[in-house]
Amino acid sequence: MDCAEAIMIREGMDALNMDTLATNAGMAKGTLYLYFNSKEDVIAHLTVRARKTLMDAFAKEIAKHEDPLDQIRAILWANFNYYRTNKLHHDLNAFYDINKHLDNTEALRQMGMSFQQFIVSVIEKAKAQQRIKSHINEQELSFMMWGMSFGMLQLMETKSGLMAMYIQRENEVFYKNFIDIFIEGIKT
Amino acid sequence: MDCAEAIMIREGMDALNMDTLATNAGMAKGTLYLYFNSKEDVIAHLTVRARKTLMDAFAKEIAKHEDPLDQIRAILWANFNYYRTNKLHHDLNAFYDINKHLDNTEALRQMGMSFQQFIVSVIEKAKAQQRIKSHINEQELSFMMWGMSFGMLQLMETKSGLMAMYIQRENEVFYKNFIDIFIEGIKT
Amino acid sequence: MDCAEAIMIREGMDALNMDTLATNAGMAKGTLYLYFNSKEDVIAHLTVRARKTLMDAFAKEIAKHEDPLDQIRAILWANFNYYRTNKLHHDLNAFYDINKHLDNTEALRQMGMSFQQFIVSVIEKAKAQQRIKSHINEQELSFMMWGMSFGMLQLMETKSGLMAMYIQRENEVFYKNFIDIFIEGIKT
Amino acid sequence: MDCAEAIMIREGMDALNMDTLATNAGMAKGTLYLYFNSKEDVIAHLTVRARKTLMDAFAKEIAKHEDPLDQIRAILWANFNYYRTNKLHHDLNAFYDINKHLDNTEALRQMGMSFQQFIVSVIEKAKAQQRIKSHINEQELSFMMWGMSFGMLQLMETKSGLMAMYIQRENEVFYKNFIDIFIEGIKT
DNA sequence: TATGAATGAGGCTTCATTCAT
DNA sequence: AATGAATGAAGCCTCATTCAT
Repeated sequence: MDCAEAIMIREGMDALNMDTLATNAGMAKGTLYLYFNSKEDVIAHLTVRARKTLMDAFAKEIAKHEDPLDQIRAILWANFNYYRTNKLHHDLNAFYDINKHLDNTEALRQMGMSFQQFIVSVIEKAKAQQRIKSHINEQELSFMMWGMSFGMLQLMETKSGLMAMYIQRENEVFYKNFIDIFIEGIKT
Repeated sequence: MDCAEAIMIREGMDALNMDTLATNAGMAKGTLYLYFNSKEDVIAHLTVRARKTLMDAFAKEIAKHEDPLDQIRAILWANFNYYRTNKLHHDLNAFYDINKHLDNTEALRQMGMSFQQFIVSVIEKAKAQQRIKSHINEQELSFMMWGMSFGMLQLMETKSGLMAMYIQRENEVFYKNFIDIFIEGIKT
Repeated sequence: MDCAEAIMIREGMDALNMDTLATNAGMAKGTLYLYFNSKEDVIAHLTVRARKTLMDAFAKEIAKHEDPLDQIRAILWANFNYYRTNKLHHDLNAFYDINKHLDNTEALRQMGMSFQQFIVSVIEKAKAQQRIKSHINEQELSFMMWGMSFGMLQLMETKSGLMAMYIQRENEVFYKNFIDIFIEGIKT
Repeated sequence: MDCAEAIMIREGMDALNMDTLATNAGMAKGTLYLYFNSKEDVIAHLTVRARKTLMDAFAKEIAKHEDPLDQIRAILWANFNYYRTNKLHHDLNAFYDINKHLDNTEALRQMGMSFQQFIVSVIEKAKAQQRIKSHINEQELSFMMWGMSFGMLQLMETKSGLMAMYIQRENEVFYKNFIDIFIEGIKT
């Protein structure tokens, strides 16, 4: 799996093929199939790992703050920083599901649920402390954070050229402004 | 191009291949290459068309409203409705750029700029009428709308299963709540 | 035909295709087939023309000299210079026949015979004046000149890289030495 | 490779294609690509083999003679005989480099250099024994032998029809006369 | 005489997966 | 538990030639 990641980071997500992987992993192609059922399976495992790493990053960032609004900010920033330092992982998280032919493995589903519960717990605390509007549903907000944030990162990745024509600021400032608007939108 | 779209809608974006396309279009494979330089070229044309359609939808929705904040809402709703009725177009708009090996053709760049200018003009009006916070940069906000909205739609598409476990409401309500939060975040 | 030549010179012998040719010639592809039966036919015509040009060059060079040995030298030099200034023509002359699937048209056969007779006449004069060994057959020698010379030029073209590793002199000097050895071999 | 040669011999150099090759070799098309990177690669390997065979032929012929001039004759004859019995190999040796789009692989370069050194060593001996003119450069002469000889063989191949109209003798006699003239030109 | 859209066979290459050893 | 040779379907693209107008 480390090899698979290395290849993807080095040459792009699509560059991964079983030949290269076997060669780089120092094993025969057939051996690969003893550990993974298919190429899809490799990517699924990679994705699970990427999500774990992301969740760890979330947890670590949240622990640094007491205020639940700050924790929400921290989650969004964690997503940004994670994207910055682990573009591949971000891509795996963002695009894995897009490929419709990839089955959602049980492990992935589990991870998804953990994520959800994790973020929801933060939001619940914020609601309990009346820091965010009471009518907001915490499950929904959790998904929204996920969606918006990934959307923003994806935008920065795919439209960077176009954006550069209009916006001189750093991506970091741009993302900060997004967070501000979001927080402004939910806070009491 | 209609055939290409039909195939993509029927069998998924990746199912498009030149053989099938030719067969479905009732022409020889070689003939295809009289009109398109490559498969990439087909997709690029499809994408341009999808963007045009989307922009028309924007314009139509906006025309229905006078208040600039309502117009901003309308743009976000237009995106949602467009996604609902033209999932393929939405995918083309959202994912075309992701494939790094696809060159951004001049036509596509032009369309991107038109979009940007179009939405910016709406935001400018909102700012001029002091409906949104004065410190918000209109170029940035335009991109944010784009990014957030696509992120939300993508979320609904890829995480629909997971979301259904937690949220009973319709996607439409969910999206409405997203818009509300966004508007809340930017309005004066 | 001028167009065909231009394309070949610009982009190499193999780059010629009927599409490009038609476009460059400012006519429709179908029209091309009114004047030429096939692509082969185009090349055959081109080759005939190339041979004519070469023979003219021979005649011009020979006319500058009185001594038949000098005239033989002149023919060999004409071949060299022709190659230098009309590499495409040289290639056409040298390689046309190689492609087994190209029929030898009557026109081409005629040209070949003219060549032969032309050079033989020079050799006959040399023999008559006892400048070359009496046992040499003039028909044979004519063919030999043709073969050797083309072989040398081909060598210079295809092995230039390898030759440069061993020989510092100019191609011109190299070719001169070849001529000297040849003349040395035939003269009385 | 034997299959590839067989096809080329049977149907001409250009008839080789990967489909036919695979079928004839009794393997799947994909399997071919385990052993060769591309069609080009197949031809390159074939060419290397052809050169090896030719060099062996040279060595064998030379060994039969003591006198360096006889050895030079022997090399030229070896080339002739090789052409007679291995027309395909000869073509590969002669024409491989002509296809400009074929990269000169390292192996081919090595073979080219071996050839050169091999023949040069014979010429050096001839010079040392003062059997050929002292002013002749051995590197140059080696290339000349190569060029002339291939030119002559090519002539016999492509102009056989035309030659038959003028020369009644056997190709063998014709080639012998060429050798005589060449030797006459270089010997002391 | 001219057009040019349409053809379709032909050709190269990739790669996930299998299976006998 | 490991190997790695073999597979073959799948995919993209080219281009000489034809033919209805």
